[in-house]
Amino acid sequence: MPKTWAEDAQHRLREAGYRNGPVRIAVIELLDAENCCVSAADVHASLNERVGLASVYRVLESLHAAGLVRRVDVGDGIARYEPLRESGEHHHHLVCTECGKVEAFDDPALERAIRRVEAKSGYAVEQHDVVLQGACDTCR
Amino acid sequence: MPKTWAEDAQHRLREAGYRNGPVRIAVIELLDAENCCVSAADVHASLNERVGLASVYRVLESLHAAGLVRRVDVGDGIARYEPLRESGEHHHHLVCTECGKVEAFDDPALERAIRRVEAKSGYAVEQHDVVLQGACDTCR
DNA sequence: AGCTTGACGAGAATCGGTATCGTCAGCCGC
DNA sequence: GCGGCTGACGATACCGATTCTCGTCAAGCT
Repeated sequence: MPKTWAEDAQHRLREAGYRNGPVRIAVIELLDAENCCVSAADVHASLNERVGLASVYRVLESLHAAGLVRRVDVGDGIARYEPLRESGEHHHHLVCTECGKVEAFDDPALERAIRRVEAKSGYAVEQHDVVLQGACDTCR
Repeated sequence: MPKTWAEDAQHRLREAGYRNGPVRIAVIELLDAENCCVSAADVHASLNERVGLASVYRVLESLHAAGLVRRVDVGDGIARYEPLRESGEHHHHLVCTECGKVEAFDDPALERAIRRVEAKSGYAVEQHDVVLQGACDTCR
């Protein structure tokens, strides 16, 4: 791949009329380095809290509006974001009910089953999420 | 079935050391009459706001702790609850991104696929949720 | 009847997230 | 290069959902 997701994201946001300020670039780099979901608070902490929390939310919101990130909610009331890469592959999440850890998994058969449900639903489905909750192997 | 879910819930909560006060009974009856998910605010409104909102949350929390209800979060920041009936059947949710409507669906093939993923996960999975988001047929 | 303990309601507190506002800097045309 | 427009930024106020605290009350054991 010629371009990283970070470069692509900066480019597409610029085309959408946004300017790339230091906070935006930093957030994008951070997301690109992460493979699974991160919360706004995570980003804020990773940036050493030297940036305004509102700016972090703004950047994540603009990325979401541009379709560059996926918003994931695993049920704990905290929104998390993860980059939507060109490849189109995506994953779902296992949440430990004991320690709160979030892990990723993917499964082609599950995707096919969901695809079929989507087709039958009558909805123009844009996104689907599967969340499994339970005790992880270290917690039980 | 000899017992309704409401009777069973009251019985099991009593066994768990809770007492059945008027609010608890009212909330349980309300949930039993509902087939899909309701939020704490819905319950509060349905009870004519004559009860404390905190009491509604307390009852829902105790029902959840006893494994009598399922907590559903479709990503809008509002927790919803629905009764977990003996039969074991359950459904998942379609959320309209335009009007916020929540519908239920179920699909045996999807359940089987999830069951397989759970078995492979290494987690003691207690609950799984599938949420599809998109525009419903009336909104597009 | 007395005591313990949970249930209840009211309101304060918390927490994630959003909106507002004043300021600053990049980039445009001149 | 100089305004001026516009978006970026940080601080802070705000909002809505949920949880906590506390005083009071009543159920049910003894």
